[in-house]
Amino acid sequence: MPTTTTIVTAIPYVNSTPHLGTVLDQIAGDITARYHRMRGEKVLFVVGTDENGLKIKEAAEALGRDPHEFVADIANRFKVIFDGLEISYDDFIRTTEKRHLEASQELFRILQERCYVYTGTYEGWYDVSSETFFKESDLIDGKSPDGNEVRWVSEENYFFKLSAFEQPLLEHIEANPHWIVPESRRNEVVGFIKEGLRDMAISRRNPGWGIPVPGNDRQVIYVWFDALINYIAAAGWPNPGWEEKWPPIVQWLGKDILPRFHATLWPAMLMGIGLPLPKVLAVHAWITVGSGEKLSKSKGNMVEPLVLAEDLAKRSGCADKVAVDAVRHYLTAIMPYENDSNFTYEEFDRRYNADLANDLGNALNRTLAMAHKFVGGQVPSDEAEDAAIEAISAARDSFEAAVDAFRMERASESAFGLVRFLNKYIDTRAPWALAKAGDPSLPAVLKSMLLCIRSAEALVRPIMPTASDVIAEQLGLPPLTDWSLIGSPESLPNGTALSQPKPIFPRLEKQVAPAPPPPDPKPQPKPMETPAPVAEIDISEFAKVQLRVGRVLEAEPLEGADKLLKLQVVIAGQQRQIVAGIRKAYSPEDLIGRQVVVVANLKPAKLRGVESQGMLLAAVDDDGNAILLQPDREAPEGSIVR
RNA sequence: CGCGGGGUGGAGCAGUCUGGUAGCUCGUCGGGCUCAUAACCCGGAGGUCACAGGUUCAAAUCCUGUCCCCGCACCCA
Repeated sequence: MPTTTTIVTAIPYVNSTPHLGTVLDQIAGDITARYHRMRGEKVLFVVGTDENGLKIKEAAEALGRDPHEFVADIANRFKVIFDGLEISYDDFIRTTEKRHLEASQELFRILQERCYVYTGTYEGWYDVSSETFFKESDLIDGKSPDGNEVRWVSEENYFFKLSAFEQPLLEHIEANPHWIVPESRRNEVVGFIKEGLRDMAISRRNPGWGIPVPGNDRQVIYVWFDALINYIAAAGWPNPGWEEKWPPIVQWLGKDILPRFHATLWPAMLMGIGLPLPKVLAVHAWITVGSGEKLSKSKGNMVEPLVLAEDLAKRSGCADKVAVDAVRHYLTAIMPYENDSNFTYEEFDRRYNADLANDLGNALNRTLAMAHKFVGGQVPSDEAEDAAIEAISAARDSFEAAVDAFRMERASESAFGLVRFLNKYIDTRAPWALAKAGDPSLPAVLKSMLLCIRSAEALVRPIMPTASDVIAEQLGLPPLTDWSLIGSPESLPNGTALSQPKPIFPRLEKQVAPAPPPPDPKPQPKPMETPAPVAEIDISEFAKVQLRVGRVLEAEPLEGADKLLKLQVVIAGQQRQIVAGIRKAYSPEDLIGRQVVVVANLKPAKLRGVESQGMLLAAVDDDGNAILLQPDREAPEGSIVR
């Protein structure tokens, strides 16, 4: 039984660009961590970066940089963002660290020992000039279909016996209904597993980067396999003491990496080495932009959390760190649970004004102002009224229940529910009227108000650490960091001298900037995602590719494939059937009569059972949509392209 | 019939498992208050809870079917 409350988060791949959606794990994890610390628990909250993988090495080399320095730089970029967002991680693990390498190799070794890892062989006829494997049946007269010499090659890989864990995984899910939340994700995983888990190749040829397979330097551990191991490496496994920190109470992750990795491969690996599984996989959906679009560089709709905060600080005049809290609050409040949540600048501003300026900030402000006006700027010694005490404990209880269920948006709602209660309470009890009437309950009412705001300070603390501190400061008190004191008289000592109120969240005035356009609406250059360098070819190789202009005669969707269109294309009087994966971007009507560029001497292939005798040239955008190449003006049918 | 999720007042969401006055935030209209950051509080208008059947005394909620959206998988020569 661990003595430490461990919280882990999915580690981002360094070859990606951090944006609003990619920090959800860290925000959610951070709230969880801060909450548990306030409960007096010893917390280990881990974030990190995933740095192995061939692409990283290629990207580094393309920039002429040493891969180690390269990843260190990028890891640092993530660190800067996490720090900027006040993510209170206790450990930042990088998969290029020694402790991670050792844990990975040890895990691999144990799985091997227990026969969960075995070697398999990829074999085939290898055409060196095209670097392609061919099956025996593909060969023509002992040569490749293109007429090149081939030779028999076999490459050994390591396989993980994932198939052996189908039943254990299903049983675990069955026995632990809340292992995966939300429930819809759990169902998805069950369906995924029931379709059958196949053994998985977990090594690759060593490119000089990555974690070598123990005892075989020619292979490295497949990046996905090793990345998952960071979680136990951070807990110190396999070194003594890891039992104190494992398993985590929660593992935060996004919905895309759940079925294939975190809910199958990863727990299977743990089962394989006999370690307990994380208590809960808390899965969030995505933040989208506009009409449900994913955040993407090419669309110019990137929203970077720190930039958003800076911009808010500039427009509203709040402190920089308070603006960071506003971003944290926003993301928490809209934390996508079952469905994706949409980000808009309008909504962001609206929430800032409504929740933070009007409700929370103003509640503090009016409470302090009245305390100064009616009870001499000190905490009265009267007892708080029952209504307030009940509201506080109800808010606290529902906050706890929400965090325990990993429903961060509900936790936020609970905290702000108390703030709304306070505003109502003030209007209902109308201290100004009591003062005028000389009503003796006035100090008790003020005391109730102060206790509410003090409690709200503590409730929002996991979400907005900086703003909470400022609230405490204005109350003339040290931060309330002990959860058990929320609502207690102890949390608000009688006679405390209150400071002067000062708006923490200056209101955004309407129409100042209804929605700041994205800081840089132009597609940004991609500094990090350098395309993998491609081996140079000489012109004779290029000459092998015969490109010709053709015209689309007919086009129809291909049954049973949502990306494919079946086309009839005429090239110099000759009709070809071509299957193209452009259905997302083009409808059949768009294509008929259109000129296209075709790879004319491509070996025919079967797609979805339909023969394709060639290939259309098209550019591909970030979402994988095709943009067809077309002659600048009408070209003679069958023209050669070069 | 690959798997799964969703369709609730103008916007964004909750409620559905455990049937029984349709709730919250925002917007809008009206009122109140004057402690406060033109903030706060109250009230009104606005919903056949995608559609069609069924079960039931009673259905947003359970069952069946249909339509539409979205993920994942397949596919992308």
